[in-house]
Amino acid sequence: MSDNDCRATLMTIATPLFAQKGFHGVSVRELAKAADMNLSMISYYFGGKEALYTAVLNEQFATLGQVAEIKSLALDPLGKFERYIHSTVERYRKNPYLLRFYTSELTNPTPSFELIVKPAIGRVLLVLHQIFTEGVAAGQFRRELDPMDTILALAGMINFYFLLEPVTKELVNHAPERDEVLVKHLMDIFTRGVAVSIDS
Amino acid sequence: MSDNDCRATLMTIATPLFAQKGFHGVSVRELAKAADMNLSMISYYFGGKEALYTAVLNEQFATLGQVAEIKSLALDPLGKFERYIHSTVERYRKNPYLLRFYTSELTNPTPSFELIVKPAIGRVLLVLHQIFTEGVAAGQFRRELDPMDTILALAGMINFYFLLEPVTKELVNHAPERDEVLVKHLMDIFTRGVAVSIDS
DNA sequence: GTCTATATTGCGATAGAC
DNA sequence: GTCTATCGCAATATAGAC
Repeated sequence: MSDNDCRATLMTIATPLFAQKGFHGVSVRELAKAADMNLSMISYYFGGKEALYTAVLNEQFATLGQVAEIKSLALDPLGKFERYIHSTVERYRKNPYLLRFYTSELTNPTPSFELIVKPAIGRVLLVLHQIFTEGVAAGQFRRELDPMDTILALAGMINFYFLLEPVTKELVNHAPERDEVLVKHLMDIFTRGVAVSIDS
Repeated sequence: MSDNDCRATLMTIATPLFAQKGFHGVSVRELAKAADMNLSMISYYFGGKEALYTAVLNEQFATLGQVAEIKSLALDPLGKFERYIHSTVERYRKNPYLLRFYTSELTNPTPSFELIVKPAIGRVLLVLHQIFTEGVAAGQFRRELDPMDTILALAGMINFYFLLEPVTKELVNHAPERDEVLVKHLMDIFTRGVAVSIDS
């Protein structure tokens, strides 16, 4: 197996294990066994368990970079927010373990939190904040709204929906076929919530 | 020290440690040292590390029981939702570690998830669902809204706000003095988002 | 590059003295 | 009830053979 195959295999195998059990919940023995490799390969290819975890986390959070591209799309602010929600759903579908790393690092931070997670989330919030400011300037959103409270509310709606999946599995249909409907519902609530009223 | 003092001390000391580092991130030696006790006291009083964790988790999630009381208050549905948001903020203030156990169990579940966490959250969602249904029947909320999507959006706004605190510490004022304003902002967005329009 | 074997440290739990 | 001492095992990491 080539260098790169081994590294990639280890990361692919490690991703769901770290995501589901947390950094301290997985041992190098378990990782090596799952990847069908000798446990010394983790040190050989990455330098240790923590370095493997950092590599996985970096890969996961790199996908958040797409959010910045929304800023420069040819859409009005509401359209950009819809794109944010839509792309967030899509990202969680393509990347079923991202949210677990996200919340795990927020709740039980490792040294990677300050280096990787916090800056990545910060950049997303910055983009959302800029979109909101744009919408206020365009007279689309109510001026009296607090920008940060508002964009955190938007981000909370969609992220919490996925975070609660282990609890709501039997209560709501989490099939990807319903994603478009979900996006529509959340945008419906958010749009009416923040838009300037017709009679003002 | 009496039986009950020892048990209570251990739980008080264990709560922030388990919350910040996760179950696997804390050792019985660390717990005993922090509580200034011999490590064998954990087994003596609780039967082991896992039983101590379960006791802490039980205590934490018992506070969610208050939500059920909202259902029978003499308030209209919107007033009950405001009470839910308000009491959630208050609960996180009084209980700074609850949200960490909440998300930690959702992300990296222990055996306690099915026994304690999932039922407790399920009961909260049930109450919110009932309040929403009540509001639809009263003609206060739009019929076309999906009840589950809507209440998850509401819960997401407030819970995600606190979950992101480690990232937004420098961006938003997290002082309790601003809590009332935050509740007002979120209710403002939610109310306009779900209420039946004036002209219909 | 991949293996075995092992060094070292830490873990949770408990037996038994007091 | 509280202590010390220790058991048995698992952890990460690495030295060295091939």
